[in-house]
Amino acid sequence: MPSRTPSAPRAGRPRSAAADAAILEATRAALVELGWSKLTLGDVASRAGVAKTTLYRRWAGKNELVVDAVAVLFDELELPDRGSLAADIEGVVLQFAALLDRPEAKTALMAVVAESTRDEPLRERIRTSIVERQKRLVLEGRSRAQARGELPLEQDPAAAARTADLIFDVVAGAVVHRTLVSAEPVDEEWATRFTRLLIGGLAGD
Amino acid sequence: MPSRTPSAPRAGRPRSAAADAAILEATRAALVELGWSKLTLGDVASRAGVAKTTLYRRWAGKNELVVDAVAVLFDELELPDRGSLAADIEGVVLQFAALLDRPEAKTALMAVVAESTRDEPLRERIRTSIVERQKRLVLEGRSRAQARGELPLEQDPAAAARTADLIFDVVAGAVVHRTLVSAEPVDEEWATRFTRLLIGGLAGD
DNA sequence: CAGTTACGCTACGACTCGTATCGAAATCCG
DNA sequence: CGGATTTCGATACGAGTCGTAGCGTAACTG
Repeated sequence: MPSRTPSAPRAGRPRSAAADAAILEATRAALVELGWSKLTLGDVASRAGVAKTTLYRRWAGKNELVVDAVAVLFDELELPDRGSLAADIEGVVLQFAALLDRPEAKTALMAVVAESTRDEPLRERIRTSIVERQKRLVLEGRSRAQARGELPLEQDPAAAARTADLIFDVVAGAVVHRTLVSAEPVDEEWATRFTRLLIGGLAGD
Repeated sequence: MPSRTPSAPRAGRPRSAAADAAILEATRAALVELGWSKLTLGDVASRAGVAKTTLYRRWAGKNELVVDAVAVLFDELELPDRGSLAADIEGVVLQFAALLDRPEAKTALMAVVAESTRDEPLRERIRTSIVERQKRLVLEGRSRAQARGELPLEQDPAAAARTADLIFDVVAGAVVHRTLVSAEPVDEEWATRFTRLLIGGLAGD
């Protein structure tokens, strides 16, 4: 979102919410067609039917714009209760994989992560608007599994948080790596094998 | 490497190998200072003491150049025998993490992966010159563990290959995600926790 | 109404891109 | 040695993008 909080009603002409939506939509479309490196802000502006100046008034640059344009896609993820820990993991893996199949998502996500390695504020923006919000899925899945008796209750809340972070990195990292680096499909068969590995480990089974 | 195979000794002045080395070194240095998006080929050329024309004669563009500049870094990875499967995994995780701590490695790797989502030849170049070469670590670790009796011998070679790919995606993906997305350190404590999860699974322990 | 802010539009200098051209340097072959 | 061949450094070029500035108009507040 643009930086200004809309909670302070100030004088003057308000910013057009429709322009915001059109710009973010145009950004996603341009990402699909052009990819990251060839995406220009001038092109986005003309696609959105908006002056280039308007774009620069609201976003500092390409990075910030793309983060906002893609962040909303990740809010679609859900974790319906499928009755078992394994089924829940498979479900979220397949959902995440479907999201990463969308060209605008995979292109934008990797590009902004790459830029964030040299840009601390950008990394923080990514963390708060994308990554941190999805850890809810891990927490929800674990609490369900504990309620079913599939996982033990953890006493130390700090240790529990570290474990949740670990699992999040393993699940998200594996799916991203499989999709973008290995460039192999995350289908049901892979999800099943991954889930079995995650639950039972190398030694298990 | 530049596309021409040096095995065909042809007439004329040969390409300077020193220029190659200087360009790749300059590329890594520029990546550290400028990051991906602000890296320009003209800047690389002047750092390397080389004409911009020379650069374009050998590489098609920024993507290909950066892949070559970074690929060599990944060949440093080794897998010394630490006596147990768990110790071997911890060792390779920490080595990979140390590699990703180098700014030129993390910046370049993510950037070229992002570009490769819209560029099939580039993805293939990444696969052959970086990814596929490192799967040797997984294969070696598994064969050692099997020799120690820590892992069962697999009969079906196709299934064994799929398992190796899965483990590779899980290990590499988790380390990359932890380092670049979560932006948390991969230290010994995390490596230990990850290894225990990988071997024993969620249910284990 | 006056005051304030966002808007579309145009224009600008600075920079980068990738290519073309040129004469000089380095190597192979006869 | 001398001619052919290829790369080299240097320079210049049109095209495209960047981010900003200026201007008159539109929308909203009090």
